[in-house]
Amino acid sequence: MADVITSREKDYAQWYLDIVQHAKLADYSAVRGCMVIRPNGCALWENMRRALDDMFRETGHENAYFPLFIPQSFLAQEAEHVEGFAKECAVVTHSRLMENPSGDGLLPDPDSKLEENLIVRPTSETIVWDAYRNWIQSWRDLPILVNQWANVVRWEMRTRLFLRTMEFLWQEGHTAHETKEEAIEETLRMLEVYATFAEEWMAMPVIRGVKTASERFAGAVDTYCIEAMMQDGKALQAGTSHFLGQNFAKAFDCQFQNRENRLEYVWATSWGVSTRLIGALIMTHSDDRGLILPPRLAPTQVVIVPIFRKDEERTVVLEAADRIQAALRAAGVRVKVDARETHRPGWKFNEYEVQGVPVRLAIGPRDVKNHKVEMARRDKPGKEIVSQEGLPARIGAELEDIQQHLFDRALEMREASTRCVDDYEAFKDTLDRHGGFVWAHWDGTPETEARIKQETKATIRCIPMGADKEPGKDMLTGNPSERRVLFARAY
RNA sequence: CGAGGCGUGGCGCAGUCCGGUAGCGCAUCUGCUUUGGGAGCAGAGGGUCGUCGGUUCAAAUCCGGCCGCCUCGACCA
Repeated sequence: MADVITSREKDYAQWYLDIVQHAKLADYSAVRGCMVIRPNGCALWENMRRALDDMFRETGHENAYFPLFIPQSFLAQEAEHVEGFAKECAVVTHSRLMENPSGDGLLPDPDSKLEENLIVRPTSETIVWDAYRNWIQSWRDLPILVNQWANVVRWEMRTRLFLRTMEFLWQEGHTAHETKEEAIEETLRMLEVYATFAEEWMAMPVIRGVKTASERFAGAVDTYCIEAMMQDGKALQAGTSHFLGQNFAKAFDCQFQNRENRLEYVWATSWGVSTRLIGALIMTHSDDRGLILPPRLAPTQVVIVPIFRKDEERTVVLEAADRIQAALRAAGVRVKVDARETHRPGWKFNEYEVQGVPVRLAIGPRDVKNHKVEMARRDKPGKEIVSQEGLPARIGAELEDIQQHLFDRALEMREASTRCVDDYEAFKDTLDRHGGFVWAHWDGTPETEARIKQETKATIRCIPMGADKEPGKDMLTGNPSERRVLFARAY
């Protein structure tokens, strides 16, 4: 074995980094905290993007593009927003470089200092709402349902490939509405889109909920989220949808004439998911051998590895491989034949396991003669000899089964790591011994929340949606609580 | 910003404690045998040891400064 992936048991964080690098998803770059997304990672992101983009379209959204640069003064216009993002902004101050007069290298030319600094967008609410002011006059101009695919920069102290990088790719939806009700409806609709995507495409079960005030997006009235559990029992926020109220409309003076002929501020939402989802995908499904991809998102769903020695074998084997590939492709399967003679079959088997290809077919002279093919599933050990007859239907069924199996397995893992606790000592003990999700009562105050976070490192991931109220007592203060909330240590 | 670690052929590392002029694996090249789970054997090429300075007959190794990156923590999607 050439490259060995650290086992999860030995060092989970290292395992994660090994997967990212050995599966050739991403690499470190010359810039601290920024990553190179390699073709494997990019193909995965493109598949996610395609699926999400279709869902956005189906719910009536259009894509647009706003500038990378935002005037510094824009950020200051919404008080909470600036508070949240000012500490992590990349700032552009000059437009030119010159040779350093006192040595080698370059310097920003002092004469090129910008009249107003520009910040590299950490998120686009401000520049979007500055534009919306010009787009919206009357209730007839609403709603505006816009999404953009973009990169953003947040100057993070500490980074981790895909989970937290200084620059990341994401989509951000920004919508404008006539009424509060409509905006809230949109916020929840998009949360549901994210949840559906996570569960049906990523095979990653999520909990839908609303954030507490302290975890809320800077400038939002309410932040809804989907929370997933990783294999190490830590929570990962996988997507957020914000009801922004009229905060940004007020900050950017965006009013419209309503149906009663009165001026009113526009109601807003924003929502986003990022390349962080790739990190979530890895930590939900993969194993000690490498990446495991759900078939619906896998760039390559089936790889065919031909096996031969002699020239005459090569001819018949490759012919059979190509024929199978054509049949699968006609059935809509993303399939490739790896006929490279620079690598041997065993090498390829390992390579595709590390890269997470859901199904591998191997075909040699023996199989050609018997009209069979050897099939191996990435999500299960072992392999099976199957007939070439009816192969496309069989593979289609296997891919669906893998997708379902991954979801079931992830859900089972999550349920096994989810506990109800009523007593604070038991709460701490549960977190230390098992991690995972803990349902517990909270009195609703930021003080209690902060104290629990400080003492246990656990945060309230969300107040769940759709769960029945269950009166109880806060585990710390004993004050009354309406329902249990979801606690976990998080990424 | 705090704590730790690392910087040595393209990649991954040993050598540093105890100073003596650089080694291993992978990759590359050549030849033969191989090809159904990361091929084997034989041979070959490739490094001013992050950087600047100091000690010494002699520094990858000891001392000091600087730079960079990674991991863990505080902050965060």
